[in-house]
Amino acid sequence: MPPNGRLTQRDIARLAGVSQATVSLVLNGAKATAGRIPDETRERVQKVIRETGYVADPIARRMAKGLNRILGVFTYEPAFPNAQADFFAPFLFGIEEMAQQLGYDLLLLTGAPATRGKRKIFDENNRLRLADGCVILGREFDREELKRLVAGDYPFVAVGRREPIGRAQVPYVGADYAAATAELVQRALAKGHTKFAYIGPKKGAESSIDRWAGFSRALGDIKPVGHITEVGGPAAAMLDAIRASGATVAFFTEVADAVVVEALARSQNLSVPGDLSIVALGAHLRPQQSGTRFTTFVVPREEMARQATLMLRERIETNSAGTQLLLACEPVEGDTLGAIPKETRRK
Amino acid sequence: MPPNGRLTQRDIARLAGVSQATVSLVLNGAKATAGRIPDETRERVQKVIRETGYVADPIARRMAKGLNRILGVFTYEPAFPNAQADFFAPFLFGIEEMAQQLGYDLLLLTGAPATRGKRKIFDENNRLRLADGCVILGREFDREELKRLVAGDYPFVAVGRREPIGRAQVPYVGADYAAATAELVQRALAKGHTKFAYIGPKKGAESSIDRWAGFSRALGDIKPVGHITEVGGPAAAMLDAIRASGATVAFFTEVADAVVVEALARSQNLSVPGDLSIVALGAHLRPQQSGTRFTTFVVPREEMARQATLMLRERIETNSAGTQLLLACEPVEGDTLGAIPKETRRK
DNA sequence: GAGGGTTGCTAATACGCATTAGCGCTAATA
DNA sequence: TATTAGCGCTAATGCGTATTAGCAACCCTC
Repeated sequence: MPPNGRLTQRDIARLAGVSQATVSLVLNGAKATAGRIPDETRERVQKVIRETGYVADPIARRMAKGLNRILGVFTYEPAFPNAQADFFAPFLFGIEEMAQQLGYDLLLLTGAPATRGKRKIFDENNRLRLADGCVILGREFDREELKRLVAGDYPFVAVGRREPIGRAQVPYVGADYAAATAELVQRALAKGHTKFAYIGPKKGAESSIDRWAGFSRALGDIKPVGHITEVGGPAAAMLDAIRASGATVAFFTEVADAVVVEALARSQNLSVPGDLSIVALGAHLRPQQSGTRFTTFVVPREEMARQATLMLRERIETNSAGTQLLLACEPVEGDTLGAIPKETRRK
Repeated sequence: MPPNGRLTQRDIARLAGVSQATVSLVLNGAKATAGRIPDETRERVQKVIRETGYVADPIARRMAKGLNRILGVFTYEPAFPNAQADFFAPFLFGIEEMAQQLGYDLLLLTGAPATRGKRKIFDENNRLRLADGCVILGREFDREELKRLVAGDYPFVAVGRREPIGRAQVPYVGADYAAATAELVQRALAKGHTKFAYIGPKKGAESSIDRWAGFSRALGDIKPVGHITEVGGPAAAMLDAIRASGATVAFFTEVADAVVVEALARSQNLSVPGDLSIVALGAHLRPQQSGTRFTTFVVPREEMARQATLMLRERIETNSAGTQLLLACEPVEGDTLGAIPKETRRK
């Protein structure tokens, strides 16, 4: 027994007057094939189990059988800090829901001490193996770790598209940022816009790459008039740059940026979308956080998480390799994409 | 070997020409006391480990050591849905942070499907015991379940003060609502208020009891002029009742109520705190959610969670009983508690 | 060159569970 | 009555590691 007097099957066996093996057999359902236990004995054992509240030690279980019906959740960033809460919560919710449905428990792999800010999957005692498999969350993945994961045989599924490692595909469930972004660009084009600004990186995380890809693909020959690659900068600088570029519509990869720029614009008596249209590429924050209903698209976070959990189950139980799945993002009409301003039209 | 041919210490031992025990000894640092391994052998073993990329199986490791290093987190209400997110997130964050620091993983026991509304700790297969111990969250606890928990020897710690069960104390880390509430009453008294309204229950959860206790204790002989025990009602009804009572200051146990009443008051051209002072007993929502900075106190949720986790660790590792800990709540000056209105003063 | 100490390693065991071979028993069959 | 067949259960084993007792060899010391 671990420090305290945790019950073991031996204890249950003694109390029920049977052997440890019998307890195990009773616990693991009716294997009609092997040693059959008559209902009377079975009931006697179960009574003791009920009275004592005994539960098999998951560690020992996994040790013996190799599986313990526990799914791990690894997050590169802490899962619950306020700043990230809005980001991770829907994923956790989706995972929790599906895990429950599938009869798995959830283990949050927090144990790994963060080295230099980022968490490591492979710490000296890789705790990953505590769970039968693992869902991995995070805006940006460590390529080296991903490489080791893909090379190994531990079942995992990433949430968010991931580039292949060499010729090896990474199992993931992602959101189709490219298509969703392209769709919003189409709508802007349809409203007559030709001067586009883009506020967000072209490179880096896959989600950044995809948004930019969708953006530039949909623009075709049109070149954006302005591009700010740094996000999270001061609102004034962003707004000035956008105005200076002559853009009539600004695409923000970060909703937070869109929020502050929109607020600043209004405070300067600029109308949105009268004088400037704003498009946010993916809704992160809750609608009520900002009074404005941005033109954007909804990232189906919960559904991504559910599908990822499902795929993980598949990998675990059938020892399959997993696939690559992109879910569509629903466009949101919003109030911030309008016709191009009159003075621009007059030109 | 877990599913396939993972390396074991035996493999390493064979490759290095030593015994499994030696490999284990090398891995677990230099215990000068026990069998000392000369540098030459040590190096030989470590070379093989480096070359093969061997990592000790954490399962077997925990198995041998007898500790799972898993902490359970049980929430009476679902943790992730948006409605509760603001309430639980700080707790979860605090727990996660401390768990990481202590080297524990987190098992989320959020999954148990609610039977008849409330979650049960002791469902038929109580998964609680999967973890070495458990932190319990929730506004209101089931007394029966608490009784069983206290009677048993399973290590747990509640977040939030809990009344003793009979003569048995419940281990908890709570917030000192009574003192914080009393402090705010003192401040109102200091500003000349004598007509108090209280919007919130006097009974029920410990947190309700404590707030009311602090409120009435600080008032001394003064009797509140108005008391609404139901929370979450329509704003108009609450505001009307408060005005009708002649109260100059209203204490709300629910910030949400304070928010809607304050908004309604302003829309009726009532000044807050010019015509009516408002005090919220505990900040739940994020500051930016409402434009108004309420006079209130901050419930140190994260710190409560951290301390609870710490106490739980203590209980688990030293087999101790746990204690009762109340943390102070920092008062927030805010803008909604002012001098009493002129017409009242004139009377 | 025998007694005692140290060094360097290993055999054995425990951890809690799942699983399998097989034992003792009764009832049916030859 | 001897033989078989099935039932109800248990002893034994393995999973991969940590840990401890202890063995063999070597070095001193007198």
